[in-house]
Amino acid sequence: MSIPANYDYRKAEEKWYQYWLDQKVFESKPDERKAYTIVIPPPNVTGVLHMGHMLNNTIQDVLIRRARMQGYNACWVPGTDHASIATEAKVVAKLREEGISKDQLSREEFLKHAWDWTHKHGGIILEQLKKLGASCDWSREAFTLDEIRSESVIKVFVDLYRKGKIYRGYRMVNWDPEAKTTVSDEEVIHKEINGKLYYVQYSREDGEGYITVATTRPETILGDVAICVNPEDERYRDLIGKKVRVPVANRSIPVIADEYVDREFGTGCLKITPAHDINDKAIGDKYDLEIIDVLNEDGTLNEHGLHYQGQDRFAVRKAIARELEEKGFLSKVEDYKTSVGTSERTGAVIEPRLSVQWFLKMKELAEPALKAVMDNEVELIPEKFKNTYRHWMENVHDWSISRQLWWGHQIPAWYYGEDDQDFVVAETKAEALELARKKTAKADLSLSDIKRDEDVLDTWFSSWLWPISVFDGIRNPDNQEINYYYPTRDLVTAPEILFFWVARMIIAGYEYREEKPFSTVYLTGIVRDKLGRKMSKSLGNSPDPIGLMEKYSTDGVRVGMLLTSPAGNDLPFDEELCLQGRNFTNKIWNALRLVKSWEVSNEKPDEATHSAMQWFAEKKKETLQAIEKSFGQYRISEALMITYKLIWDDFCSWYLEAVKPEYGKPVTHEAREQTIHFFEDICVLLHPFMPFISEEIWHILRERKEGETICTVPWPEKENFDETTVSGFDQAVAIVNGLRNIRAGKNIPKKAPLAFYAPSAEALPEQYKALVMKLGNVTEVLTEKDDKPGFSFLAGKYEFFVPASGSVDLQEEKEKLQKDLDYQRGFLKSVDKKLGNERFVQNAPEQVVNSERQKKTDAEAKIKALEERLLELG
RNA sequence: GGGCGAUUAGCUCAGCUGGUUCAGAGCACCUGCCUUACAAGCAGGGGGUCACUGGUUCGAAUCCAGUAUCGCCCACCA
Repeated sequence: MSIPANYDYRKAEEKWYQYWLDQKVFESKPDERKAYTIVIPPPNVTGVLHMGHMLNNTIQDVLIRRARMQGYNACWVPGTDHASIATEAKVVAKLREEGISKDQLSREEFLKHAWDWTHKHGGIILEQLKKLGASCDWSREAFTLDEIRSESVIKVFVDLYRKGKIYRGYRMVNWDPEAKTTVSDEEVIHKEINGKLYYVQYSREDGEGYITVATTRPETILGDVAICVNPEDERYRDLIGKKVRVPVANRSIPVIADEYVDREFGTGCLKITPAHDINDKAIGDKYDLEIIDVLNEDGTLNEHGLHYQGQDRFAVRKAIARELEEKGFLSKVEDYKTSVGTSERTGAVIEPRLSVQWFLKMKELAEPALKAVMDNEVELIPEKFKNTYRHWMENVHDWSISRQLWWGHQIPAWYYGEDDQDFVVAETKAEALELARKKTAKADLSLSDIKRDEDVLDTWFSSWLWPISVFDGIRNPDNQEINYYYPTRDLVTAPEILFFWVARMIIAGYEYREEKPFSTVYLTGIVRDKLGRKMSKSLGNSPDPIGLMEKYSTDGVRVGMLLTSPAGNDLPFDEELCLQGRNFTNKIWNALRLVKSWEVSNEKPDEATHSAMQWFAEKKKETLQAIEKSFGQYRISEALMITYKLIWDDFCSWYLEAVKPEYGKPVTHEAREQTIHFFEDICVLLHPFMPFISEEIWHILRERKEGETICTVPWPEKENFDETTVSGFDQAVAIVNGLRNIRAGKNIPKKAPLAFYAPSAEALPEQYKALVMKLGNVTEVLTEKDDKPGFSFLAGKYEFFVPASGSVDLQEEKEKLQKDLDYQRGFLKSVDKKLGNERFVQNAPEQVVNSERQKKTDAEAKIKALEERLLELG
């Protein structure tokens, strides 16, 4: 059978993915087998595949494909996230392009646009995952905003509210002026920036001059309500209780004293702006100060901003500094490094802002989730993240869960009166009405008197339920699916969302299932470019994953992604890696071409072939043990590398070379059958990493029935292997390499026959004698060493000898022998030194001492042999 | 400011609870080869005071302390 010279991966990938879908290979239903479940970290519904997804989903696919072959009922659940703030921002931007402002639209109109957008762009990323070979059960696709998930979220909100875990509070929150919503503490990214420290003078009303205050945000002067000094501070003691005037605003404010103020920092005077700083708010509350909020929700100044009203806060910062300077209130300006919070989603500088929001009490909820990770009930890989996790969970803050957006799950709080405390929490409006009637004792309340809370919930408030809600385990906690598939096995995600998502899923798991959501969390690294920069759209340094797959084949890219990515380490991505992956597919393909080109005879295999077959059978078992060990530790790139070497080095370079007949000659039937078996076994081991080429080759190797697939071929069981067979082959390899070196060094052509002398029977295992002769192209193994000049080489612990034909320059050979001799003598000396050390002999374990003694004997024997050789050569 | 982790070949990383002259892998690099599966390949080769300084020990890449550099997480100093 003739095989095309090149592997047509495009065709194969399309063909096999469709085949797998047709055969429903990835679909899972509860049965008597054990479940192995992975839920996908749902990508943003309108997102596109990036390199991070490639890495993360390749790893999940490797794990789930292997599990499927191991006989588990493997189920990988796909889905998408509505990504409240990100998607809403995209829709707003798109509408703006069309000249529509969000403010002009009603909630219903806006949501219609958002759903249109979702239907148009949603699911692109899932199609891309199919191209990657992801073996998800597509019949289970879930969306965080679909009916089941939405009802689950509402149910959980109501439940937590009734348990007293959710409350409504007037608090300082992080305000994103661009998205015009609050965001949680975790969504604020602190960045160090070069700012300025402005020294502003406030004039004393008693006419005694000025008091100077340092601030980084002069625009907030307009919201100042007091100046605060440390009560112990001599410099300002006489000022306490006096009044000063706020520059520009020209208001009168008091000077108060509190220990919070650091005397060493700035001038030792702190201006108090309770509306715009959390510490100032605390002090304001303590002394019952007024609150002056100077900002609008979009970050411009409001009526308290006086003549700056309507201008953006940063423009005002500059303008007000100028005005202060002109009026002589600015004593100096210093460069100052400060840290500002920015929005994770929009990048806008976060403004602390007072507002009414919904919060979830976290402290108690976090306890079982903390314990689970500390006890390794949920295992984090790599383990170092346990520390970070603990630190966060021990200092967890209440979770601000309301967002001033429309795209998301609307909060099920219903207002029935004028006061904003007149509300009830209920799953439906009808239920709310009933509750409100009871609460108010007003039987005439009607549906039209009830208004739902405008806000939606934080996106993570739906994704934290994901491992449960994908199986409808919130609405129907006792259904067959959730009982069968939960808890899931592995969660593969990025460390960046350890708190956003992973920690909260663990919390939800214990709260709603009284059980962990998954056993293992595999944290991937960040995909970076060669310069170490994070790959991002804005930098334009991210290759297009689809383009890469077109260029290097999907299997090639998967291998490229996996080759250098131990868990938790960043992955410096380089296309070279994909090239290595593609070269590997080519290597395998060519091995297939060789095997399929063989003609068959009915003779018995020769001895070399026979021993190679015996060896490879054992080698495979040995390698499988190593692969299992690596998988057991989730060292996936290591498992791949071991497989890679088994195929390239052991199978192609040694096994096939040993079995390969001379050109034009047939191979024996038995050898061909055995080789095909080996090849099939290799395909099985390779399949989790390279699903497409392994399936393609597996089908070419033998006729398969319709419906058969490598996806469900049983993964081999671990077996003991015969160590003598393996170590004997290693010795044979050492001899062949020694012979090849001599050929290369002495310019003896590869095809020229060669004889060599083996010093003893152990030096050349009988089993492999024929194999060494074949691969070394040896005509004769001498048993008698003649005294003709020649060359020696070392294989294992034995010295071999190749007689030279004709006259040769022995100088080089002598030098080499001398070098060997020096080395052995040095080695002996170090061993002697150790053995001569009484404390070593006394303290070291006997085993170690004995091995040193053995080394001494070996070294002495080698030295003797080398000395003899040198003597012979004169 | 607090915490965590890292530092081994040009690059990415292995090296478990100290013990072979222990320093290893893949890629990259260099030198030969267009040898009838594969130049996307084959055969060979070079390359590291294991960040630095001390300590513990018969023995340290490995354990301890300190220093330096880098990274990550947390944090309300104007």
